[in-house]
Amino acid sequence: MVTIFDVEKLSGVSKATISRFLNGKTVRNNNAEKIQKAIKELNYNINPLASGLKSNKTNTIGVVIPVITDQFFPPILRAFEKFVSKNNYYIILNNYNIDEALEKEQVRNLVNKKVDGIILATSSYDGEHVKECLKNKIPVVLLDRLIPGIKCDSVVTDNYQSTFDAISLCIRKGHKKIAMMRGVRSYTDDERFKGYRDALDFNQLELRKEYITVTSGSYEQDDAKRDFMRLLNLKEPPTLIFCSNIYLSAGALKARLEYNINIPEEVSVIAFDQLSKFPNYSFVSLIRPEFSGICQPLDEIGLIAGKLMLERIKKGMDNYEAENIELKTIFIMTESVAELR
Amino acid sequence: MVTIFDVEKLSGVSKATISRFLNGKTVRNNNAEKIQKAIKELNYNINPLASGLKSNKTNTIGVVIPVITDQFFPPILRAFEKFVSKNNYYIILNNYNIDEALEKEQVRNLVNKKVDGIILATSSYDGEHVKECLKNKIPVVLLDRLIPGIKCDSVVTDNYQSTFDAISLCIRKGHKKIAMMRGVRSYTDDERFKGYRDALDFNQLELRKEYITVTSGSYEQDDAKRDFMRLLNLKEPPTLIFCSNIYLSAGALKARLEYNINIPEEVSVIAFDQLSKFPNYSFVSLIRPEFSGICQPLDEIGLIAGKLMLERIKKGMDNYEAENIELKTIFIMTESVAELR
DNA sequence: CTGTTAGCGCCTTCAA
DNA sequence: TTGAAGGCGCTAACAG
Repeated sequence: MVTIFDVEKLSGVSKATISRFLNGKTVRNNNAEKIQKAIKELNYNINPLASGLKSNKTNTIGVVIPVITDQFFPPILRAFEKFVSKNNYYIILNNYNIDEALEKEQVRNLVNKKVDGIILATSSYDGEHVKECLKNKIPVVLLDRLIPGIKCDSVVTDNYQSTFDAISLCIRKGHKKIAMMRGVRSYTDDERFKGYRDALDFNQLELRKEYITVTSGSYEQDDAKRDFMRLLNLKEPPTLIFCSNIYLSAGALKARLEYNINIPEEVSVIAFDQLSKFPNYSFVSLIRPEFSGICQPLDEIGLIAGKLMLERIKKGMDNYEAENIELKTIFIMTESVAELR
Repeated sequence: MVTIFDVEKLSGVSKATISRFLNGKTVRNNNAEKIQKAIKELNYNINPLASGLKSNKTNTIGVVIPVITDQFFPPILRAFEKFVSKNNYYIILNNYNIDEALEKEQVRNLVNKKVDGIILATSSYDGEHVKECLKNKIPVVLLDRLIPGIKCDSVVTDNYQSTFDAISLCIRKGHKKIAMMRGVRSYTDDERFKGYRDALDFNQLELRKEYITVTSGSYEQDDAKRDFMRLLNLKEPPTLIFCSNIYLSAGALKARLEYNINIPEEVSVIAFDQLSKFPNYSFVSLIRPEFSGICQPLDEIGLIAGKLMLERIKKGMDNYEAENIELKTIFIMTESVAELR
């Protein structure tokens, strides 16, 4: 292996000066030339292990997410990686497969691994692991989901307002009996529920218990399909169903397929996460009907998370004041919502 | 930061012995106890930077893939990560967005970063970067695509035989006019073409130039849609179209949707990469018709790649003999292929 | 702006 | 089996 010592010998410039040069500090011109020449000749590269040992920096960011095999995180990840790699950072990827204990273990391991920061899409309501990081001066950026009571940098979308607006729009189209299919308990699901509840309330509509389903414990299409059908089979079925996440949308689509439900003739549907806009879901745009729904700006989430992280690393963790960024969504209206007047 | 020196002080055992203990060597029983106690009390963790500096190992594997936002790599990645992380390895993820120059740069950067190995799904026909790694004794496992003339560990599926068999099956169903939609030039596309060509040849069917389209330069649905329609509009159109990859399948589906093509009444379709089996594509199983097609065992690819990599790291790179693993696919027949007799 | 020097935390001889 | 000592490659303080 070729080390800085070899460069020293070949260039005749001292290690210290070489190190300065490598780290972008000013060096006498002819020294810079000598160094560059030697580096090229030897094909020298800085040893990140050695420099990291001194500086306690690894130029590495840990990314901890629930699942990589969905439609949501890959685009975010791509944008994030693109940005940080341009700035000479690497990402260590960890999937915890929606296993809270594993999530915490992975975060702790990354700390031990000396990453310079952690991007976390948590499934936990208990932020002990996050607190630990912050105490150890390791920046964390929460992605997509906040943790109540934890002050930490974050990038999320405006789940509450998006839902409030979407539901309100449907109400203006004449819908009064609006159901919500909720998913596994999570920060995002909670926020969306609040938006739904408050939109009804604001428009003086009653929130009916039987109009709320909770498809929990799994992300199975079939559970969601069943819940969808249960809503339709109520004595007084809803005229519109709001699917709180894409797994529920899939269930609704499956129900439609199996039971030949006409949308929007028999029931209107809107969804959080409108599918056709997912870059890796070019296929999904081929599904009919396309649900009206809320689009999250995935690329932007990834990019902003990257910027926030690198800024935080640069600024350091003293005088920490959490920065919470909330991005806007857009609503796409398709033929899946009937006009009721 | 708590170091091995602190453990030494607290336990009264020397650093050397502690280090041995940490690395699984035998240590006198009561020393082991003292060490363990001190470690727990101090919450000590080995500093991977320092130990790496000595051992030149980082317990890190670089993963270089074309795109993370498709349906193919995420499941592979998940299986890979699951296996290697259980063995205390981390993965550094790199997307090169189908940019060959970037691919090479990423591989080189990972080498400089001192990863212990690299998993590479290449888009290149020129394996200089791979050769460099091997020369530097850094193991590489090629994923999904081989590079002609490069002897390197690999995990691929049997593109040639799978295609040969699938086409043969269709021929047995009475199809004689069989078209192939090819994609961007790649190892996999080449292999699939050979399988197609040889299946025709073996069954004494003529390979017709006008039955082969190449949708290249991009992965656009609309290009593929156009090519699909071009085939249908031939004077003597094919009775069956083989889509060589999923982007082409998407184009075919789009054509069907826009032009109201009846499948298989007007034309039969089969595809490489049958969609419904992609774990992140639960949605896609909702698309009708489902194309008959070839399923690659994605989880297995990831797992085997992980095993191969860790074995190689363990064995070291002396007496290197490349191990090439070829996994079997399965063919799923749906209603998208008509019986012609 | 430069070179000398002393570690960063760990592992690994070596002699005991 | 153990402890003392040196060094992995780099950076940062210091004196010039």
